[in-house]
Amino acid sequence: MSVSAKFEHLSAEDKWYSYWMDHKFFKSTPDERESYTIVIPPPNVTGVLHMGHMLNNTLQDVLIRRARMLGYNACWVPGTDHASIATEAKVVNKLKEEGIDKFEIGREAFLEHAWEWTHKHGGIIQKQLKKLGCSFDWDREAFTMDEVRSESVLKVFVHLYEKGLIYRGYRMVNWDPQAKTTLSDEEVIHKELNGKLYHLSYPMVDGTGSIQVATTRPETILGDVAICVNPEDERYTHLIGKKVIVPIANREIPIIADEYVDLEFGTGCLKITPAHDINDYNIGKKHDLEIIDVLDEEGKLNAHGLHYQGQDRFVVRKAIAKELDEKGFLVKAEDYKNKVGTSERTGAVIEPRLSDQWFLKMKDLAEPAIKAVMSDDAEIQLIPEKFKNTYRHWMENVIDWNISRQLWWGHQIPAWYIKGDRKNIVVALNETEALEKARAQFGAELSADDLQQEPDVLDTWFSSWLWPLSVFNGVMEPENEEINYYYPTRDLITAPEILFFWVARMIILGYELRDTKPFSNVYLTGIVRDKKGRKMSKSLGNSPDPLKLMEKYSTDGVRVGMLLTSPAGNDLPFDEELCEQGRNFANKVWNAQRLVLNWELSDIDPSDSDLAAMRWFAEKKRETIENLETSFKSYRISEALMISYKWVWDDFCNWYLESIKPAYGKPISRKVYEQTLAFFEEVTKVLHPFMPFITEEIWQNLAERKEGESICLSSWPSAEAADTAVLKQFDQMLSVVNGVRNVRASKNIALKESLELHIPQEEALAPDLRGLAAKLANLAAIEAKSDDSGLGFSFLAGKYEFFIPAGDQLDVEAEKERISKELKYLEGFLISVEKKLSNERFVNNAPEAVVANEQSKKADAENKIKALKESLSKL
RNA sequence: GGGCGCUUAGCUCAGCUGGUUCAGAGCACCUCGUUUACACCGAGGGGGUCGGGGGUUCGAAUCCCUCAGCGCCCA
Repeated sequence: MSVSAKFEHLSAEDKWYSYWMDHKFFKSTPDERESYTIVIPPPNVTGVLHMGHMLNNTLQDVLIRRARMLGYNACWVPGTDHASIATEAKVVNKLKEEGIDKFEIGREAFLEHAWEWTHKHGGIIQKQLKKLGCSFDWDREAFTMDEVRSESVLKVFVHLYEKGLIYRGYRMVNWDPQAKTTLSDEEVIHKELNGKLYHLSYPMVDGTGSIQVATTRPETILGDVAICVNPEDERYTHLIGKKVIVPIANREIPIIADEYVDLEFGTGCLKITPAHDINDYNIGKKHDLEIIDVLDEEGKLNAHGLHYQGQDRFVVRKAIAKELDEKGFLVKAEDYKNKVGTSERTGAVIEPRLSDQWFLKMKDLAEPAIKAVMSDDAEIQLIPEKFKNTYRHWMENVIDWNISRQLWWGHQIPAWYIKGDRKNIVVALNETEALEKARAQFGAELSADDLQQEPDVLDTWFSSWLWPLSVFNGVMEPENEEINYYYPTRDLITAPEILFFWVARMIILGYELRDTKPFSNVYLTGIVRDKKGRKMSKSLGNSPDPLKLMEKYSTDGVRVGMLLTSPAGNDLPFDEELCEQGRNFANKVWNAQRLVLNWELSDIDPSDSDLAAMRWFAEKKRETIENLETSFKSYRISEALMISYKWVWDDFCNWYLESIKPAYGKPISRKVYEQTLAFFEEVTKVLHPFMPFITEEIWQNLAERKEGESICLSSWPSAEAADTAVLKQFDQMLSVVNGVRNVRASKNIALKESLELHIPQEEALAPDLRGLAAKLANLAAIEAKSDDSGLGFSFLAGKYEFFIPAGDQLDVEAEKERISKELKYLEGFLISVEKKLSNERFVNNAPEAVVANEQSKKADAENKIKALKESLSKL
């Protein structure tokens, strides 16, 4: 069979992905086999594939493909989420460019635009995931805003509301003035920014001077309602209870005392602005102070801002500082670094803001989820384990979850206000049910017109947290066949950044709704970074285009590249060289195939060398499969890849194929050929989860395959114990070969020139491996001769001294020097071993095996020294 | 400020409960090699006193203390 010289990856990738799709190899339906389920962390529906997705989905594909080969009913569910804030922001921007204002066109029309956007930009990432070779069951694709998922979200909301876990609250929340919505604490990124600390002077009402206050936000003085000092602060105790005048606002406010105030910070006097700071809010509540909110939802000053009304907070900050300075209230302004919360999505500086929001009580819900991960017999494993601490810390200090967002794109909260009164609420799955409930509760005369639905939507994570349940319709129909079969899922592969956003909450909801974990293992990937250690991001423009990478290096090459250096939880400093390495590996495997498939066959019997090589490789395969088993079991995927890589490149290509390779122009024994094809097939299977395309292509080439057959459906090589004696003997042979090659390299003896080898005793090199050694090292003869008297080179392999007669070619002086050097090292080594053995405490305290080992080390060293001395004396 | 973690070859990382295989792997590097599957290759080689210091022990990359540097999470 002739195979093209290069693997044409572009055409092969299209060809095989279509073949897999046409035959629905990845489709899963419940049957008698054990299920192995993975649900995708749903990417943004309008998003495009980035390097993080590449890593994440490659890992999932490796696990699911292997599971499929291991005989599980493997099911990998694809899907996307609606990414409320991100998508809405994009649609708002697009409309703005067209001169359309969101609020002018209204909710309904806006949602039409949003859906249009979703349909236009959706579907891209799915195509890209196909390019990556992902073996999803595409018939199961789900979207957080499709019918089943939407209904499920509302049902969960109603369920939790009826349990009394959801409540409305007037609270201080993180307000994004740009997106005009609240954010959860997790969506706020704290950044250190350069600002100024303004020292302001507030005159005393009674004219007895003034008091100094330090603030980073002078524009909020218009919302000041008190000055607070520490009751222990002797500088100010005499002022407590007196009043001061707020500059510019000219309002009188009291001086109060509270131990919250830090004596060391600033002047020790804190201005209290309850509407704009969470701590101030708490102090205000405690001291029953008024609340003056000076900002509007866009971060501009409102009527309380007096002549600054309508201006942006940052503009006002500068302007008011100037005014304060001019009027003599500004004492000084010093440079100051402080941490400021910014929006993960829009980057805007977050404004603490009091508003009506919906909250979910988390404390009790978290309990089973803590146990599931932290207890000794934990049901859920985090990989790597180091994330357990982080998880526990968050879960034990969990605060109520603000689940409402002042947006339109998402699931509108299924709560209705009666006659516009925000105190009278019904919560129901739909308006009809809501009306029924309203009539029962608030009077039969009510009509649909009296009901007004809460305009806010739910946080996107409120739909993602039921993802493992909702993709199998397990919320609406908790006893359906699929949810019972596929749930709990097996592995979840995701980024540590969303451990709380998503992972913890899925665990919480799993126990709440089904009293069952949503998954058994959580594999937390690293973050893909550039060479400089920066996270790859669109804004930095430091991310390569994944599709271009796949085009250049082949999908298989890139997949291997991604996995080569990404142990769980460790960041991946991405370098294109990794993809190059992946591509080189693919090329190596491809060429091995060309070598094998181009051999001429003959019915001759296998040689002894062939038999020895075949015997060895069979055992090597067993050993490798066993090692892979261990690595996969502990989710050390990079390690599994490296084991496979070395097995294929070193053991299969460099040793096995070179061992059985017929001399140029000679045919190969049919029996050896057939065995080699069988080995090659195992090679393709082991590599298949990592490199699905090239392995399919080669697997199809290795034998006549019928339509509908695929390596995807083949079974993973079974794990059997390897015969270690065979492996050991072969290793000894390899080190002899290496020894000879070393002598050749250092003495400049060409490979073409055949050599003689003398072995010290029979067991130094197994007789049935001598033919192979001769082939691999180009030896004319191998003889057992212990008392060699001629001149030659010697080398150590294992614990034996081997000898290559060289006659007059030998550079006696150089050889003397080499041997002396080695002798010196060994004598030093022997002394250290003897020292150990003469140490009574060592002999008495160390385990017997350790002592015995030292003794055998001693004997070996003595033997070697003896052999070297003999060689030396001959020179 | 509170919590967690990391520091092993030029780079990225393995090294589980201290003792055969304990100083390793891949890449990079150096030397040699091309009519003979693959130069996206083959053969060979060099390279680290395991961040610094101290301690426990017969014995420490491994356990303890301490210092330094880095990272993450939370406030």
